[in-house]
Amino acid sequence: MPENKKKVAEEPVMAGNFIHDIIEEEIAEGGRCEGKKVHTRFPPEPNGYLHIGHAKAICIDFGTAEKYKGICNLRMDDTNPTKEDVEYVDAIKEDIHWLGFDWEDRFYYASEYFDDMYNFAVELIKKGLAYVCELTPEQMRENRGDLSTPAKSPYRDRPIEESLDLFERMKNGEFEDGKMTLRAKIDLASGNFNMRDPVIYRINRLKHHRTGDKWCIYPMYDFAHPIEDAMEGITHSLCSLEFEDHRPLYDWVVNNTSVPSKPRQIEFARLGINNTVMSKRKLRTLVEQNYVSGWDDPRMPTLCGLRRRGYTPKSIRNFCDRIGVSKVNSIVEYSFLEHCLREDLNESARRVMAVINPVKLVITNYPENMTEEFQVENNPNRPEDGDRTITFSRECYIEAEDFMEEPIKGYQRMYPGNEVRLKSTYIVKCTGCKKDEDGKVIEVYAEYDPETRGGNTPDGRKVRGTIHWVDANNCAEAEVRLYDSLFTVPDPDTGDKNFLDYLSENSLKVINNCKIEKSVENVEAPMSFQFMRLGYFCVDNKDSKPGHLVFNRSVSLKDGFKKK
RNA sequence: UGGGCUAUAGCCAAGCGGUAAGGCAACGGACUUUGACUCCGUCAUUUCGCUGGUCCGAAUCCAGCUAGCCCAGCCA
Repeated sequence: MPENKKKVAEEPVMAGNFIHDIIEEEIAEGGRCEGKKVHTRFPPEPNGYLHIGHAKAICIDFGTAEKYKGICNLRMDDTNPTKEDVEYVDAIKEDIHWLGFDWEDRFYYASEYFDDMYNFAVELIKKGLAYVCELTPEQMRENRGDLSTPAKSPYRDRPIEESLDLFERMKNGEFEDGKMTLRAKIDLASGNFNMRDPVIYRINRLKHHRTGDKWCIYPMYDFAHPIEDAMEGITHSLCSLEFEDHRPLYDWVVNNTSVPSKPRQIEFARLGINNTVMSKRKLRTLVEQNYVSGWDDPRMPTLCGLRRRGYTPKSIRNFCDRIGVSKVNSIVEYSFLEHCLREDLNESARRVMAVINPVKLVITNYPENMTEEFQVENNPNRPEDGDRTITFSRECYIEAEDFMEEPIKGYQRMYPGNEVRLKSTYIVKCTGCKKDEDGKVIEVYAEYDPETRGGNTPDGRKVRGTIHWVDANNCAEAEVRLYDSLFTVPDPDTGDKNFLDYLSENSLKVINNCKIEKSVENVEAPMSFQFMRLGYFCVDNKDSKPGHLVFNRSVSLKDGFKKK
């Protein structure tokens, strides 16, 4: 019995990274963290489903808090009602809980702070740091300047009283959508466009999924986010790299309003994985144009898709912890994710025999009406998972690929004259096959050696090949869905072509009439198995039911057979 | 062209002035009743994007280049 000492990390603990270095420095200096806990937040906008890239952020946000015995909030960043919807809120919560993280009672909406934000905006106006602007969006663009020309803003010297009055009337709905904005007065000549008097409030008459029609003005992200963080006492506001340019503005808001705390924004690189796309827009396209069956299609990198594919929370967490956190734009290989899944499932998944591409094997010297029972272990890695009973009789199914009339070099499975072990039962010697008029093998013949019951060889002879099989007289049928990469190239985002041009024709193969051990005929999702010698498969959480089993291949087993 | 950021192996990634961790992938081999797992080994030394400099000593410090990513939404 091989010893499988290597274990999957039970409680993923984040490795150190540059963010933790910063936090530890702060703790050592007794600054930001003095007297309070590290407090982070995960702030998704409820306008779509979470994907593996969000999982990285979630692991960083919750994981960092956990590492320093702090806390992490969940906050819906719902400052723009044009794109947001309640339907996503529950899905987001479900995915985060599924990953195993908990925000306890700290679930918030950015919209809860709309009153505060309004008051802080008034404060800025009173300080002469914000003004009402009447430029149209087009004019705003024309006046923004360019890389070497400063912006122009004809309304920036509007008297404070006037802005105060206008802003209040904006709030009261006296102006039509888009007619006016509130702008922060910062620096029209800044090389950082975010500082060229950014808009911090716009008029938008839309029903908000939380506040209804109470507001017709909504704060912009750059103004709202630092306030949200500060209101919640967030110490470290972790976000992705594209917000680096926004940090000066974030700090400006924190420093120029009387918010109750001063959070610090730190940016890290978002996750890229090859052979897939990660942007919400592209994922939406795949769904809406029916290239996939939905957000939870097992080929999607969404968390609901990965879940349906059979990915476990532990595998995703381990993956996120191992890829590290840095500021380098990087694309992680998909094989790394697969490795993390195999590692987890190798420990936990029960073994079962299934034949995906069956061909009948007849044991010609086995009595016609006899059936034998064998006890087989559920998981060699976990004796505590016990045994199950399988049956064996004269006819069974084996994988068509496990027979070759004329074997290739190194082939150690079934071929005329060769002995193989039918896993857990007997050594059989292949005697030939029957073919149809097209030359396709329709039956394979073999003779068993009664002395080898259990698959043992009392005489000590070596039998190299061991193949899986299913009793033809006692098995269940199943539909099996084999998945492959959605795209044919590692980076479908690159090049002049549209990412859709790289869609693979072979990303889904549905195989019916697969034969599987009777023992699984009543399984229900979520449940994963190792189909011995084939891979890890899970029960499809939507389409599988007793009587019509559907399995998704989560990931294949590594194949060490060097052909040729 | 202005601003911001980044550069260590095929892919991630440690490294923080004392002589290049680890993981994935790959490739050998051992073991094997899963060609899996596990185990052992190989895999950056004219080397840390390039070129100079400082230093007894540089991936680490300095200077100058080069390449890539992000920014001109009333999106987040």
